Amino acid sequence: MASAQITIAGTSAERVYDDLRAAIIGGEYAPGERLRAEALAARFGTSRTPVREALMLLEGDGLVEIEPRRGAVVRSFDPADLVDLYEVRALLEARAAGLAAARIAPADLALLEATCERVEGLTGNGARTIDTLIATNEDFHRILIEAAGSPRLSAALRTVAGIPRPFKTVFWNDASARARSLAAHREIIAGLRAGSSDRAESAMRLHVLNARDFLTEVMRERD
Amino acid sequence: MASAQITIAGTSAERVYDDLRAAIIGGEYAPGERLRAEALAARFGTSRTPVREALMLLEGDGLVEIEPRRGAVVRSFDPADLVDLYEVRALLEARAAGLAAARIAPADLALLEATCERVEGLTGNGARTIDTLIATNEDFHRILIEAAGSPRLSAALRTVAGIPRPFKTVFWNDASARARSLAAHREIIAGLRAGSSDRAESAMRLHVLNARDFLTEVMRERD
DNA sequence: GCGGGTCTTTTTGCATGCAAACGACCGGTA
DNA sequence: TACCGGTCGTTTGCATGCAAAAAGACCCGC
Repeated sequence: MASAQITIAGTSAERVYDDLRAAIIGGEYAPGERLRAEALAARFGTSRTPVREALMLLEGDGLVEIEPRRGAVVRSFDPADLVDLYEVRALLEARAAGLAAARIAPADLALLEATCERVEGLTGNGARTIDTLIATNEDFHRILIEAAGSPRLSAALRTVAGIPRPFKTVFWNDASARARSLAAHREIIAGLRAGSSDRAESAMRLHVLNARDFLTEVMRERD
Repeated sequence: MASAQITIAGTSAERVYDDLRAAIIGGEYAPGERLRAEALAARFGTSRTPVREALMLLEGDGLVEIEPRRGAVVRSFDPADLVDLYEVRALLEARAAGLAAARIAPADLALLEATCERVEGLTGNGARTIDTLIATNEDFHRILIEAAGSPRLSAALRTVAGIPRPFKTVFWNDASARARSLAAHREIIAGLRAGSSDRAESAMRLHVLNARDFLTEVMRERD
């Protein structure tokens, strides 16, 4: 069964890493915004040293860009990069689903089903609902990735894990996107339960590529 | 055309990162060996701060393990982990080859061919020859990955990039493995030149999975 | 009003001091 | 002998000082 979390927040740098990562993904810092070490240190009640370390880790996650002697900025996601990101994610998560189909524990399968039921219970459009939808969706993907049992795949996925919240918000605000996402999750679960790697893999690939297309479409309309 | 190197070694931490990475991959530090910050700082003529940063980056690359308050050790590669690593690499590099087939520049194609010719010219079994073989092989894969034109794919591959030198040495000491590797590279190049994504992708997957099987076999014999 | 150059301010990157945690060692006890 | 608790040296992790570089403010000439 997949464990809930790996890090027990041992060092201060890890805590800053987790919190800052959440803040960036949560949209608290806008893409392109400068991240000054001193200000972050004050915010997190620590000094610049752990902040620097957290920023370097976030650079590895593709959430922050660091230029020597010029500091760190929140990474901007242009359409081409988002497409690139989602295609790599499709590749890796599809594999994860395929691996998981062969070995997932019943307990994890139940957890995945629980996420679907939680999503079904959410019908509103309030900020609180969107928050829960985003969190539950992340639960689904995290549980599945861990169920794949491939540490290297998990590590590779960390490089394409996070995109800023505004992108997710438009997605989860769209009723049809929401419905299709739920259906896709159910399809993936069906593949997993049947032990069919092909089916789980294909369903996941389709699911992620649909998200890619949705975002592409949204960004095209914005121009 | 793919550029030779990304980093211009701006900060001290990056220099330590590059050099220490090379030292670990080069087998200078044995798996399981402890990496004390002070000693490394002395070696690289700097202080512990940039060393710490480099170690955290190397942890992201899967070359080093850091336990809070207990320090860093060179990561050990057990058979299961090597298989995991190579399978993720197969997935990612196969995709890279497929992407490259559709867009590689003639200049890069020429560079790839040049690596094959260099390998063909090497017939001995001396340490110097092995060094060149390893370096040339890495050139081939690096050029191809950059030719794929997917920054996110490159980033993901960094998490499965390095394995310690001893593993590579046994591979390149084996004449038949060497010959098959060269043939595989030529096959991949043929796919690229034909603009056939399928062919390049399949050839690359086969190539990487063959390496996986070779190493698996070697390790099985050792027990 | 605008561009170029200089000076000030801010911010980064590195070195180092220091407290706390870890582990090795050692003596005592069952 | 095997095991347990205390002590000490070592090493980590964080805070901070400082030099150097970048960003920004300012002024001047045009």
